[in-house]
Amino acid sequence: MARAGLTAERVTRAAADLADAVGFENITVSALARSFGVKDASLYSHVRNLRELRERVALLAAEELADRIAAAVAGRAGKDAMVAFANAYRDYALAHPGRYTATQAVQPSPAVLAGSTVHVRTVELTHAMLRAYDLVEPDLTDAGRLLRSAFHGYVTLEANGGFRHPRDVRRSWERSLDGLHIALANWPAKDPRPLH
Amino acid sequence: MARAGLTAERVTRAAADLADAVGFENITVSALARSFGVKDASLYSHVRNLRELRERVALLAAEELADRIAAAVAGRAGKDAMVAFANAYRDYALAHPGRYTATQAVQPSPAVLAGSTVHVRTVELTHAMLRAYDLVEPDLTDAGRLLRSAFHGYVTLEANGGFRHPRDVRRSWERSLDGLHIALANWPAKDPRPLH
DNA sequence: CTACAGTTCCTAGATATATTAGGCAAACAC
DNA sequence: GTGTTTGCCTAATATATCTAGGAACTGTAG
Repeated sequence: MARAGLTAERVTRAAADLADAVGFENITVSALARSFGVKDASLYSHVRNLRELRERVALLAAEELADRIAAAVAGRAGKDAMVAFANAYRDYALAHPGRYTATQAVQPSPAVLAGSTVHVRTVELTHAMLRAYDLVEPDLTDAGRLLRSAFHGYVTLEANGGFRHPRDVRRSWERSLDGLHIALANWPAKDPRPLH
Repeated sequence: MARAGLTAERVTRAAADLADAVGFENITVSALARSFGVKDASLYSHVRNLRELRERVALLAAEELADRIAAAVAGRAGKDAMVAFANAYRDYALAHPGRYTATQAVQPSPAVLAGSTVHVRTVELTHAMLRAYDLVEPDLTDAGRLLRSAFHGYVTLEANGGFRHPRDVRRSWERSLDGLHIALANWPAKDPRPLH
């Protein structure tokens, strides 16, 4: 019988596509094997187990997402950069729900973390996006965490049908970005006085 | 043989505890049956299937969370209410990771949605918290979505080890809430002029 | 107290999944 | 062409969900 020509790469990519189609938590070795027309056991020559497969998908997705963001923020600064970052993030998450879920659902093993630069890259991109807001540590980290939280939370809730109000979700998103910009541009001093 | 005294209630509560212990996605009918000392099949007299079990856990958790939030915001207004809401939210999510995940991972069936008031309650609580900021629709919905996103995103990332920088996570949280307050207190007009 | 009715829990079994061990044969190296 | 590597196979085990049908427990009415 002719060989299917599997490699760890192709298996990972197929798993990512499957995740986008049926949801990250529903990818199975069996379904993947079926899609290649091979037996389940055959995949174990290329991938240690399901856990590693998911980790690979997560890493692939994280790279792709970072690439999109890097392309989006290049040559932009201030609110422009922030909005570009945010939209690249959201567009990717909505276009690739399974891949995006992978980036969040899998916490990379220390080995993987050490062997890849994606996470460092992502932090650098975040800081680059924030540069024009003139924040210094620890405000930079705090603001970065707020932004990541807001982006992640928004796309997650949106993708899971968490926004049931008829208000257009895209407009809410734009307004939320306006709100975040306000927060960044007026980032509170360390000893905040009540504002009202 | 003496009966175990199962009910849908007790099974659901046990499933919620199990979820907090091992993670929502790792709850199984088998493990649950073991914890009661009964056979797997016995649980199917009380719960239709795994899907329904998860839905029940999600509903239980949503109620609990709404209760905590309601207690926290009672008698508070403005930033005070917002911070109390946020902290109740985060405390619950961190103390009950499995239950919290359930509230997000399960999108309730229309039947469940109709039979419960939790979701309406949650929206009402959110609007009540925002009352002092003097927002009108659609800004109210937009701001509410931003807050929910930020809260959800933050606790999810925190619980999944997404914040690896040494900066104290709790302080970042407090500063993020300060930032959100700034955004709410200065919610952008419909036709925002650039601020820099 | 007894018989009936409903419910709880059981045994047995079908199906799906992850994963390992060991084998045959295709692809490649020389 | 021979030999080695490697890709995919069969076979088997363990665990999961879920259904069908039976037995035993519990409460209720005579």
